[in-house]
Amino acid sequence: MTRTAYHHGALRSAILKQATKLLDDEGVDAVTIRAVARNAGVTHAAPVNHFENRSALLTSMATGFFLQLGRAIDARLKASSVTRQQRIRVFADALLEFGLRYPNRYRLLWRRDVLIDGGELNAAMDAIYDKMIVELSQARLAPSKSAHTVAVAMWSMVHGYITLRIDGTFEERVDETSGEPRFRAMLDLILPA
Amino acid sequence: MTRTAYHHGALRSAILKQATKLLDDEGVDAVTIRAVARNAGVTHAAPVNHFENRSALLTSMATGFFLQLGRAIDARLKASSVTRQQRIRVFADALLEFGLRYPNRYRLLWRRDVLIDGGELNAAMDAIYDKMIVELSQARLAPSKSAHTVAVAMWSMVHGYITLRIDGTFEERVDETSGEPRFRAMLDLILPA
DNA sequence: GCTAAATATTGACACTGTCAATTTACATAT
DNA sequence: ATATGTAAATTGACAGTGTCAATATTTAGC
Repeated sequence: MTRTAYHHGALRSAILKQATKLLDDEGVDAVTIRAVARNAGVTHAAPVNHFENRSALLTSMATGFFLQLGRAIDARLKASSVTRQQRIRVFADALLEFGLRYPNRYRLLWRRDVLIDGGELNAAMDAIYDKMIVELSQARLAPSKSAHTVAVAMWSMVHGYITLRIDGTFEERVDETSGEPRFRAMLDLILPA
Repeated sequence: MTRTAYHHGALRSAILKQATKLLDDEGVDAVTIRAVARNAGVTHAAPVNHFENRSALLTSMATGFFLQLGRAIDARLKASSVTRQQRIRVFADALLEFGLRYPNRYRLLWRRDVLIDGGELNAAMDAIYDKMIVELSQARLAPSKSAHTVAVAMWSMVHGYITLRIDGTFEERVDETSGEPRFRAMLDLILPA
């Protein structure tokens, strides 16, 4: 590559990197094609060769985050120290940790108005949900509780709690101390001890 | 008012009306100052006299929706047919009904990135939450359950479920039949029967 | 009726996404 | 190696946006 490279060489990954930085720092609105191009050192229309449009870029990012989340969950599940009862809670913990560490990434995951549902995105998310169902079906739930009801309840509760947490809603009410005892108590309401 | 009125006369309410229509029909992104102005029959910069900027307009809308939601809950609570156990569930039902009927309004309520937290917005939301706490503290919860934990859990679960529902996430998994039996079963997990 | 305030218009600026036309670099086949 | 086709980046344009300043018009208070 010459000093003044016409071809960037690795523009696609550079775009994703700069886009992620903008997302983390300033939110999804700051992830504009032109800003990303500027920060990657190319002109404003260069990204079109790698991402058809802004939605495609954001969708690619979101899909990657779901995959990343899935890998984080797998890693936690593989740890030998995880007890039988903790396996379900691994999903809740991993989602909460991800949401608190990367709030703008987490928000993007659910911004379906700017994302394109081309199958990949849903598949990446479903992979996580399906894994949760497996764990849940192997847990000893009370006879009155169906696994699907608990699954939807748990996913809803975790998702709702994370959004409230990272949006600062009910700041004085949700629990911001380390260890998140309130979060654990909430899970205990619907999961077997 | 003359036929070619220079002054609109009731532009503020006309703006809110057109903005709400755009929100319902096409989502929050469609609520642009200029589109609202066009639909209200004024020029593009006229709205500035009534709303400082776009965020102020959206915040005013969101605040109104929270107040509207609060009134709907009050109306339901006043109905004599509501039993003691149902009083808590009124909040969940009212939120779900509002979210399903006006999905884009519901989404706007939580788009803190485009809303201005000037106190009014939070106050309108807190009014609802505080009412829920009152009902919850009067319910006979199991001794192991704190009212605050159940409150945050219920709010999180309801909020999470509604967003999943209106976003079409897990379409085949959540319950779209009338009466929402899954939703009721989820609530039964954390609320006294 | 006069003046001040409120309200609406006009025009401008810097952004944005997206497209078409063009230029440059690379890869592959002969 | 050299020609050629393809991929990648540039340039320029267009319509749309929020927001501001300057201007024009209407209304309201005295």
